[in-house]
Formats: sequence, structure tokens, C-alpha cells
Amino acid sequence: MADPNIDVVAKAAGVHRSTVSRAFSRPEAVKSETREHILRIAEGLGYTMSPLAQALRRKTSTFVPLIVPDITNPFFAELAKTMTQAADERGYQLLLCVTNGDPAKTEGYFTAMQAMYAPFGIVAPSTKVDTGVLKRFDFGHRVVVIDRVEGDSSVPTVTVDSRRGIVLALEHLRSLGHTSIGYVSGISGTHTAQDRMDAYLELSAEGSSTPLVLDSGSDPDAGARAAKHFLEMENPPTAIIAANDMVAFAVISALGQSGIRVPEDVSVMGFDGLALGARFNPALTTVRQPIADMGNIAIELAEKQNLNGSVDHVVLEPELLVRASTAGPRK
Amino acid sequence: MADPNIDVVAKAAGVHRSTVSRAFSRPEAVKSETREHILRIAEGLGYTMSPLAQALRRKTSTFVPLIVPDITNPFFAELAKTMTQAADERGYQLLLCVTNGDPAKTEGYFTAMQAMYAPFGIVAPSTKVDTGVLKRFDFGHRVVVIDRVEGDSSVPTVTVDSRRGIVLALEHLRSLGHTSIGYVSGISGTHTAQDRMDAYLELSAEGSSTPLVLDSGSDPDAGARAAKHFLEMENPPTAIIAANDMVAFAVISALGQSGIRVPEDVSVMGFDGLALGARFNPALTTVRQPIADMGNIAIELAEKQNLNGSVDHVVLEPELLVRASTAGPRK
DNA sequence: ACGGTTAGTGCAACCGATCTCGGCAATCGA
DNA sequence: TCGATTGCCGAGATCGGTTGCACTAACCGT
Repeated sequence: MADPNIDVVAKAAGVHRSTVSRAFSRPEAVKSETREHILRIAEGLGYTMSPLAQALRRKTSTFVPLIVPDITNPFFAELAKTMTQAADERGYQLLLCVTNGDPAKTEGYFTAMQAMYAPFGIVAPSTKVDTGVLKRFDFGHRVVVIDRVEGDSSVPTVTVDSRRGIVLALEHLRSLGHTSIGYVSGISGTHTAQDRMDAYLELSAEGSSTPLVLDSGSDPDAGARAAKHFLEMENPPTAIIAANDMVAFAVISALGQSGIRVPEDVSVMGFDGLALGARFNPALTTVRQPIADMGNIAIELAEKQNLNGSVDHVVLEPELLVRASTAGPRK
Repeated sequence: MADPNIDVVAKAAGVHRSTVSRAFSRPEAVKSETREHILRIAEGLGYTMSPLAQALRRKTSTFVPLIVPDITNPFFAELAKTMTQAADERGYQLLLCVTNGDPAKTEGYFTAMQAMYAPFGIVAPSTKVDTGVLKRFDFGHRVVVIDRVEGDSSVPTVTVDSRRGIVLALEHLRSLGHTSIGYVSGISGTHTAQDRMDAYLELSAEGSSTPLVLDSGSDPDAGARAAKHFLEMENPPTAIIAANDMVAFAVISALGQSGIRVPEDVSVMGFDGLALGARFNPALTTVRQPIADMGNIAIELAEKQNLNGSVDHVVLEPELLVRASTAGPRK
């Protein structure tokens, strides 16, 4: 039962190929009874249109690439999850592309998406995004990035308000009585990571406390190093804000290895609001990013841009998520 | 600079389309100097072949779908990561398909992969796989599943030896002095989950200890319920084996919420060997599955089957990974 | 009743490749 | 020397749709 093509459907329905085509892709252009007849016949034959052939002829497909550096990172995984959903609610087919942070791969995916006539693409970068690259691939006007970009506002973006998130974290910790609050930046490289750090630096200086960056490396071991650093201090902070949930996990784990308990000995906050955080030990207090919204909005922005060329930059509000990893300062 | 098609390259090189085509896809069929000349011209024009057009004509593409129930689950994320790598080392393009456990979606992906002429597909199921469905889509002979299947050995599979894994876990715990070892099955539904459970039941009965299943639900809250159950027992086990790492996380987290400490009060082991486990608090002792190998082998099996119709069932050896969540039994 | 719309459909070229044939040398065996 | 093979390439049909154009019939106002 090799699947039938448009011609056999046409013959079975007693109409021309083009009418079948229209029945499917331009319903208003065909008399409704004809269309229903065709659809019924097609249904009976188990016919569906070939997306390949369509894309080839139309020079536009429904493949939407989502480019992420590492799907193993739960943040990107959650993003991917909500975006697949959002995508196929709108009739797109999300293609997950994992770069491992390799710029060459990123470019490879760009050329691939061009070749596949993707209508647009979404990129969640691991480094500060270079809009030049996007442009070079004639894709500059069809891509939205999930980060802030600098110096070029011609590409749509979605982010959460990093500064606001840090404010939330700081307020929470201070209301608990903390005055000495450290920061672990961990993996950085993106603008948002930078923004979080900057906000911490600035805002914690405003408060009574002095900024205290425990680590600012950009590798996965930053958490462990931060913990080591913490242990060596003669006057360690009573609370720590981690740049993201994964780093918070690592910090707590490394601290625990040395017998430091959270939140009894030190409070630790994350930033992301991963579902995983609820199952951490202890459950992680964090600043939640509305990941699902980000995904939906990213696609909407892309569509809007495709439609009328408008490029928007939306920044979302983060939200405090208090769980069990924060408490009053140790005595 | 609309990308050039095969005809402009042909004209520029002074040859016919078909020669250009051969220069790319069947190098031995064209004189080497002609081919090099063509390739050079193509290079200069920035020409690459359209995968769409190729797939349409050849009726076979390089799109390899990986069907997983939930990319948010780190196990599948790690699988996806290693498989994208493995796939494009071999010239395939991995398409990640997330079903959220919805069988309708799974079927949708199957029809999509047929329409795209995928040469084969990989499925990592969330429920016992029904080979009937695979067959119905004329895909029965082009899919490999990452699980065991029952009653039908006509589809290639990759799994790890569940029983062996449980042996490893039990041995480890017993060597630490534990005699009362509980089990939390958590999310199940797949054959491997079933196998793990069965192995535990059987093997723990063999030992001196009596089997003790703390929970066998199949939802994400099983961990929490198991912890509750644990707390209510008058004679709780001194060690717990969780069906997989995620459940172990949840159990430890829930236990911690009630002041039970791991491994001081109770040892907990996982099963998976997720990278995340190393950053848990405490770092999780677990049975490692060679996820990367599974990915590679899955693709190899698929290729082998496509080539000569052979269907293999490979089962891999798990490995004990001792970290910090296990210790001697409490007094 | 008549020129002008408009809706509905057929025709055929086209998207960018692949592949079977068949032609034309050059080479081979005897 | 001659027919047969072989290597290399071009012609043209084809994959499964889309779309601009032409055509027909029904419908409009006057």
C-alpha cells in the first residue's frame, strides 16, 4: 500500500491535480462540495500531502529549528519541551538542533535550515550572539533569539528581566535577615548571564552588603570551586545566589560533601525555576523564569516578523519561587 | 544571492545536470578531473544540494527521528545528546520527537517520518512497545527500539541487562552490610522498568532479606509517596534501590524534607548513571547505563537492518557507580 | 439582451534533484 | 582489423506537489 500521490486521488475524485492541491492548501478557492468530496476520497485512500514536495515547490516549509547548545541542560530541555508543544499547535514541526557550543555546528544548522526552507528559527545561545552570523546566512530577518543581544536591535528577542530577578532574590534573602550574600556565576557567556551578574554587583553594593563573587568561571565545575572557595573563607556569606539552578545544584552538592548544610548553615538560591529543583535536596528556592511563555512568545515573534517585518523585544517578569533551600542566617 | 541550483552549476561547469549530480552523489561514476572541476565550481558558487529535492526523488532521506516520551527527563536528554552526535557522524540528521507519552502523537510522528522518507527511526518508549503499531506504519522493519520487546523479535532492540544491574546494586548494598533493602519503582510501563522490578523481587528474596516495595506507582510523585511510606513504617529498610535516578532524586528530596538523611539514616541508590547525579546532594550512587553506547548501537543496528535485513538484540552491561548516597546501615 | 465580473476548474510549467537509457569514444581480445 | 566491451556523459522522464493563466458558466447592472 505505497501511499498514494496527488494524481491517484485526483483520478479517484474525478478532478484535476490542481484541484486536489487547492482542496488541501487553499480551501476557499474551491467549491465547498467539491472540496469535501475530495477530502473524503483522500481520507479513504489514506492520503496525506508530502511535506517534502510542498516545501520544494513553495520554497517554505513548516520545519522550525530550535538551536540549543546542550539539551542535557534542563533549562534547554524544558524550553524544548514547551516549544515543541507551541510549535505543533501552530502547525510547525520543531527540529531540535544541538550545537554543543560549537559555532561551526551552529553555522551548519543555519545552512541546513536554509536548505530546508525553514520559515524561521529560534536560537537559545550559549555565547553572546553574533548577529553578523545570522545575517550572513540571509536568516537575519527570520530568527528570534532567546537572550538579549547587543548593539543590534534588528533581531527579535525574548528574555526575562534579569535585574528584576536579582532584586527578587536579594529581597527574599534580606527579608530573611541575610546581609552577607555571595554570588556564583558559573556558566556564563550569554548576555543574560552577564546581566544577572551585573545586577548582582550593582544591587548588592546598594544594600548594606558588599558584593562577593565566589566564582565566575564558565565551566560546569564552577559550583565545586565556589564551594571550595566558600570553605576557605574565614568569614563566608550566609547566603548564596547562583546564576542558575544547575549551578545551585552543584554548589549545594559540593557544600554537602564537606558537611555544610543547606539551608541550616547557608542559604542557597537558584535562578531558572526548573521542575527538577522541586526534587532537589533540599527543594530549591529560586527565581522562576516563565519558560513556557518564552517558548510561545518566541514563535509568535517569529510569525509576526515574517508577516509584517516588525521586530519586537519582549522581556518577561520573573517570579520568586520559595522552596526549602533558604532560611534565616546561621548564628 | 539566492542559492544556485544544480543547473546553474552545470552551466558554469559546462556539463549537464546529471553529471553534476553524479559528481556529488556517485563520485566513482564520473571522471575524476571532471568531478574535481565541478566540485571546485560548486564550491565557488556556494552550492550545496537540496536535501529536500534529493529526498523527494530518491525516496529516502537522512532524517532520523528519535521518538522519546519526555525530553525533560534527563535520561532521554542524555540519550538525545549522544544520538545527535552519533547520527551526524554518520551523515544523518536527528529529528527529536517528543510525544509526552501520547500514543496519538507517536503515530503522528510515524506518519511524518514516512512522509519524509526517513530511512529508519529510533524509539525510546514510555510504555511497553506495541510492535503492531510499528508494522502498521510499514515501519516495522526500519525501527529500532531502546527497550526490550515481548513476543516479537522482528524489531531490533538495545537494552542494558536489568537483572545484572540489580545484582550490582544488591551486591554493593550487601557488601556495605545492608540486609533490609527496599525498592521504589516509580515511573514504569516499559519492559526494562518491569525487568528491574522483577529482578529485584526475585533476587532480594534469594538473599536473606525479604522484598519490600515502597511504591510502584508510575507517576512522578512516586518518590514522595515512597518517602511517606518509609516514614510510616515501624521497621523501615536501611537501604533503598530506586528504579531510576530521577526517582532516587525524588525519594531523597522527600526524605530530606522529613529530616531523614542520606546516607546516614538510609542509603539510596539510583539506576541510570545520569551526569546530574554527580551534582545531587549527596552525589548519587547508581548503576550506570552506557547511554552513549546505546545511542551508537541503536543507529548501527538500524543501518545493519536496512542493509541486510538482520535484526539483532543487543543487551549491554551496566556498571556500578559508587558515589556518596550509600554507606553502612544505621545502627 | 449584452458587456463585464466572478467563481470554479483545468492546463502545463516549475521546484531541484535522481536515474534509466542510449550515444559516443576509447580500449580490448583474437 | 573488427566486433564487443567499457567508461563517461547527455537527454529526458520522474518524484509529488504548486501556481499563473486560460477558459467556462453563472451572475451583475442597466
